[in-house]
Amino acid sequence: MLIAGETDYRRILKRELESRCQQNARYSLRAFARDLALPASRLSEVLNGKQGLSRERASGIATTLGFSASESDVFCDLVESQHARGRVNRELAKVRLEKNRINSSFHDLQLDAFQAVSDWYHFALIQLISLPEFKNDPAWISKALGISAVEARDAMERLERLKLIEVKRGKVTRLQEFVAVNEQTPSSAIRKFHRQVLERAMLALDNQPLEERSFSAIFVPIDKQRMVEAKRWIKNFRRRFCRKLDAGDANNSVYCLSVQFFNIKEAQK
DNA sequence: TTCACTCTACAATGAGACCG
DNA sequence: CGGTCTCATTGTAGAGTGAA
Repeated sequence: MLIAGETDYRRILKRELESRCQQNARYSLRAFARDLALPASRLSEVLNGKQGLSRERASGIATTLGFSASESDVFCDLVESQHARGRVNRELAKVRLEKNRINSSFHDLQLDAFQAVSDWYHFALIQLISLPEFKNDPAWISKALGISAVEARDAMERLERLKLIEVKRGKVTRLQEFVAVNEQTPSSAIRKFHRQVLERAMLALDNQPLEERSFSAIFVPIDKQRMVEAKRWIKNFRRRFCRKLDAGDANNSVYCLSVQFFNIKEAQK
């Protein structure tokens, strides 16, 4: 959970609750309260802005939610700036937040990079831009990628901030290839990205005509030691595949090649 | 005095069992 | 299959407590 740039601790909690509800349809405010060791009535009041939290309670919540030390500090200061007993403590918390905000432009960029890597459509958008028919219009992008216009606009702004694209007088140019995935990329972002790609693949399986898609799977017994070799072959294949298809100026669609090669015996562990 | 906190109670809702 | 009942769960309101 990244809280950089967030100015309201309630939004952080609401976002976490929403995310848990999305992952589990049976998850509720009461379940969230149980996990945070908070009475449900209390959490209801807090989320609706009727009551606040103590710093001690905020710190406990930050620990439960797995915040890093610095995230926990920001979260507690956000709480304290609103609910600390005494004006002095509230003001001190505000000062700490302001100091943190000045140092946080770097963190904002990290948040951008995290979002760009973990949401599949940023990669697709980069490729979409190279099509002659591309229009720098959230509604057009929304229709082309099947995302909301707000997501489309945010993604364009994010790619611009990350200097992956340049927008001049409404004309968009790609500045560099997307190389955001490296050893610094959080594994949670990568997992989220792959999960989303697999979800898109399932949609394509159900909705796209056979002549417009190609799905295949094969099972093969292997010596685990040769996994490094296998990864190298897949990488080479992907590169050659893309080089061949990307050539020419007649491109009119963006396709996704997603390759999964995994241990079927241990997949459920 | 204020406000974080606990406890209890309430109405709304949904799932499941039962019956005709 | 439809109606009714029971029970669990939900979110929220309100009263009261205690610490700062």
